Amino acid sequence: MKAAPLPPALADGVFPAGCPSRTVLDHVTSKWGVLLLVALSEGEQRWSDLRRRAEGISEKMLAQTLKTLERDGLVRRNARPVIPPRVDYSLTDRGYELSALLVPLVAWTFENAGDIIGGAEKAK
Amino acid sequence: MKAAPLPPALADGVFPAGCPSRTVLDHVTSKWGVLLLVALSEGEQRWSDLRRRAEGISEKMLAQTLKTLERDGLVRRNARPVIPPRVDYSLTDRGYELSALLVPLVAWTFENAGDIIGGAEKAK
DNA sequence: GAGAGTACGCACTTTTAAGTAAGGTACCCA
DNA sequence: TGGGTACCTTACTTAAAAGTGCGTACTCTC
Repeated sequence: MKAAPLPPALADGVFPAGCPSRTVLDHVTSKWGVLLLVALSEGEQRWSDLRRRAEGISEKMLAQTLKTLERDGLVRRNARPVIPPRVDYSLTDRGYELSALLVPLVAWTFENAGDIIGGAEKAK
Repeated sequence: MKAAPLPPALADGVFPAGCPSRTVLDHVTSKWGVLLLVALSEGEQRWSDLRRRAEGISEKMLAQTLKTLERDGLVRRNARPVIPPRVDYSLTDRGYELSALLVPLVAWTFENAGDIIGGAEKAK
């Protein structure tokens, strides 16, 4: 079995240390970051929806993660001046690009997690 | 722009809390996990190669991360009884599957990181 | 014979992410 | 008057991730 193709940017196979991509990768692959991005891939959703879908998230982490993703230009926040408050979150174009890559990853994880954790399976 | 397709497993849009996939996702999306898996997607490599390629990793984290990935059946360890010691690491079949999903993600991050971090760009 | 390379394990400390708990607003309903 | 809802913020604490430094056993080079 041979190698998957690496992009030209890292063709030398070295992942530079100071590089901004490290930061972005940390934001994106954070515990709740992945889940929220994938959840939002289905379309605009409000605070309380996200809270339900990312089961177990605290309000603090929800706010914090959303804020980070918004700063990174991946998530758009739309607060409407109505009572009771209503805030809709959605992905930006860039966020959609990202989520398209994250969804298969999360799906794969879902499908293989049982084997991986429970499994006394051989690595052949 | 409409939603990316979500797999049947999470069609309800809820990511259950106790689920083993959370654990696997944490392993895989850990700071060094991603980098090592992508590095190994190019084929078998030894300890010192990986140390070089995942720039900035400490020996402790290299050992620890590799051990976790090995336990998860994603990485295969091949220690040869020679002097000086030589240990080769490679991906299992399952690991290859995963890396095929991670490579585009990392590539995307590389290409967009500059805009995201440096950028005063609008989220349109 | 002094020093460097190889692939670690172990103990300790620091840093960071995440969790917990509480409060705040501005309304609406009973 | 007193909840209840929706969307947060702040302060404090804990748990997990990551970093630091040292030791090992052997061998090959200078």
